[in-house]
Amino acid sequence: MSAKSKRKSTRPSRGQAGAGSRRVTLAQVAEAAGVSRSAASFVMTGRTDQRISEETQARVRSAAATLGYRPDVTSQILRTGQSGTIALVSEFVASTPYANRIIGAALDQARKHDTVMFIAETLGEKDTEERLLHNLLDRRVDGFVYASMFTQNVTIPDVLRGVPLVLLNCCASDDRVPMVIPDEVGAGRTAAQALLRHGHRDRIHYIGGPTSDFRGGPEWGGRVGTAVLDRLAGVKEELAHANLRLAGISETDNWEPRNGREAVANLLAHGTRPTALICANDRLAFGAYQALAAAGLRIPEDVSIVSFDHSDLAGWLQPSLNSIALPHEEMGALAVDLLMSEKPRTGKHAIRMTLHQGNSISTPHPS
Amino acid sequence: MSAKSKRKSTRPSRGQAGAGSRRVTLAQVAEAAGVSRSAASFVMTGRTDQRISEETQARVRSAAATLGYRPDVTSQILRTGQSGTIALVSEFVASTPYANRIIGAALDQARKHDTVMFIAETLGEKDTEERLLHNLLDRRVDGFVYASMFTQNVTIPDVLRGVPLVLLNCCASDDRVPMVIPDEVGAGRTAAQALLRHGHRDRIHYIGGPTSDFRGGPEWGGRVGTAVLDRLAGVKEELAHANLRLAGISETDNWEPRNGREAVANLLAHGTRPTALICANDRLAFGAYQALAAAGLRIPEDVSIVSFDHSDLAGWLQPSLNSIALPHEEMGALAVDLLMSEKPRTGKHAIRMTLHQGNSISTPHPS
DNA sequence: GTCAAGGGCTAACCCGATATAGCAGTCGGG
DNA sequence: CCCGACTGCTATATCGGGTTAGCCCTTGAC
Repeated sequence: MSAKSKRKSTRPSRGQAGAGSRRVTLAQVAEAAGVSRSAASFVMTGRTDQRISEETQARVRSAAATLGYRPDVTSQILRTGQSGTIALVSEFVASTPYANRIIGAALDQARKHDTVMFIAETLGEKDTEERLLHNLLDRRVDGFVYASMFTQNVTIPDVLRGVPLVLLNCCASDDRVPMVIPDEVGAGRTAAQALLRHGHRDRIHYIGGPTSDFRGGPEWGGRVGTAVLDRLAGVKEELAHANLRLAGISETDNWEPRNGREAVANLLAHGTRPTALICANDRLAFGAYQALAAAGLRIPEDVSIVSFDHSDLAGWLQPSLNSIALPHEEMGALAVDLLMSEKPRTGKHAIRMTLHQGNSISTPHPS
Repeated sequence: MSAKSKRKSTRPSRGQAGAGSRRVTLAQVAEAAGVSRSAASFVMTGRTDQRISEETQARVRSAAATLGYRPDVTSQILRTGQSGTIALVSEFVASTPYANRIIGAALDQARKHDTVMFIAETLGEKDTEERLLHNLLDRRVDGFVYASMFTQNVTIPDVLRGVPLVLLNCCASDDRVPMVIPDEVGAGRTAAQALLRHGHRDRIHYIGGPTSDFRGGPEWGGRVGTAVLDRLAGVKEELAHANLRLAGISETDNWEPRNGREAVANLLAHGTRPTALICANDRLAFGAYQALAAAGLRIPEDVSIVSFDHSDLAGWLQPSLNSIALPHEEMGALAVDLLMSEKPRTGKHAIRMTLHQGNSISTPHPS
């Protein structure tokens, strides 16, 4: 009853209890219907170029139904070279709670295309990645979604040359590959707009730099994310458009609540009193909430906050946080669609990030 | 370059660019080494019962290496009936951020067993589930981990009869199936102990009943969770052991921050002043933090809090939350181990839930 | 009555591996 | 000198389907 059986001791299981036993084969269906295997195959695959009488077709189909016939996908793959299987390969998308709604949407979309999806995690290790990719190719996977936890530039592994491929939440220099990425610049503009609309002008602070590249901590392999730069660039653009600029940028090593807390506490300790904060993600915003509460400042009356990600956290906070959604579901679904699409739709597909209303923004009350 | 090709128009791809092309076959290796396919196969599979001279073995291996031979897993499966593949099937584990660290651990463990793992999500729909299971069986999956988002009783689908199976975070009446579940009763006792140790006695409140069955909202298919009952039962047991009992239980429809907030606000509004709260999960505890802050009460000086799950949230809160971990990683890994284990280890495997220290508990200050 | 066209099917091969039976050659013993 | 045992390998069947070539039979036209 174990899933593992040493290959050595395994004889092609016959009648043995287990996942592979007691399957009805096409030959049995053919025999029951009194036709040849070929005829049965024609009927089951619905080949129209082969002439089988309606009556025979009915006999075969009924035999298949009564016997509970299900074709063995393995042998179909062997013959056709097509597995009806795709794979989603990432470093941490499935195993961490940050971007994993991607998974649900991708699985769902794959199902709509009548395809099964493998999910593999490389943990950011190049050799693990190569082993996994090889293994999947050995199983005749039809195509790959190559996904990343956070938006970044990647190098496409050599093994994937010539294989149908879509990049998800990451970019490569090769423009013939379809890529799905969030429109971070647009999101930055949206964030700035939301504050400008309420009359915030020159005391808007940004939390969550750094202005230069963001490197993930050791757990993310120390790689460089691009979302950081783009969010900030969008904010600056929109402000510049109104002849304004950020009052300041608080660079943080990481994007956890602790970092937001410390950054805001620091601002306040130095006598800086922003009217609004733009936080690079909801966790930083959470930290900002904590620091402001500790200082006796109210949100949004004293300080307005807008943030990015629209994770569950945004709805948990009080007041609820205005946050610009990272459209993970949409991205996952589109990536699979692109992979299954007949005509290649190469290049970058930027997904719009939309602002989810909360109660963390109001007009500034000059103190 | 698309992953989808209509079967009708597909001829067995030869030399065509794509995932299945240009593979080196065993026959080519055999020819290059000047031996028969059989001999090459014996060498590659390392069969010791067949006699092949060291010299020939070396020739075959070197030929395989130079040609970059990789066995076609599909045909191996067809012949051996063993796919080296398992599947983790759940309703929402992979696609929601609550229990998905299970996935990472399971994938990791599968990899250690040199096995690839399919992940499938049924969204709680019985017909979707059946389609998925059939599809996976058609691919000769060696075994299944049948997992659930939250601990509950399930009925094992008929399709899985006779197939290697492990239940993860759920229980069935059939005792011949290995089941991995968290020790919720023990966790309840641990929670109570933590408070008793600090001298809390008769003003301990529990947030997050109900005392009867917990039914998930529509998004969880309205099914009954058992964790609820067990956590509470453990708490009561431990208190009873010290001749104490809960001062009260606040039943909540759901386990979100809002529910915790309202429950605690309600308590306080009615003049009830607990010295300690036991919250059924971290999100409820978060709500409790908010309600207590709004009432000007401090944690832990005025009210101590202990909770369950030890999600990231516990570390984000200030003061950090004492929370009893739901050992998702451990559970995912053990489930895969049990599935791959040679000798069946049937029945329930309760995983200990351990308290992670925070700063949310102190000795009660009588007011 | 003969032949071509087409309808309705079957035989045989193929995908790429594993598994089993058996065949040449060598060596040692009687 | 013959036989058996052993070594080292090959030929062939097999897994479960898909695909191609071609066979037989009927029909209709000439």
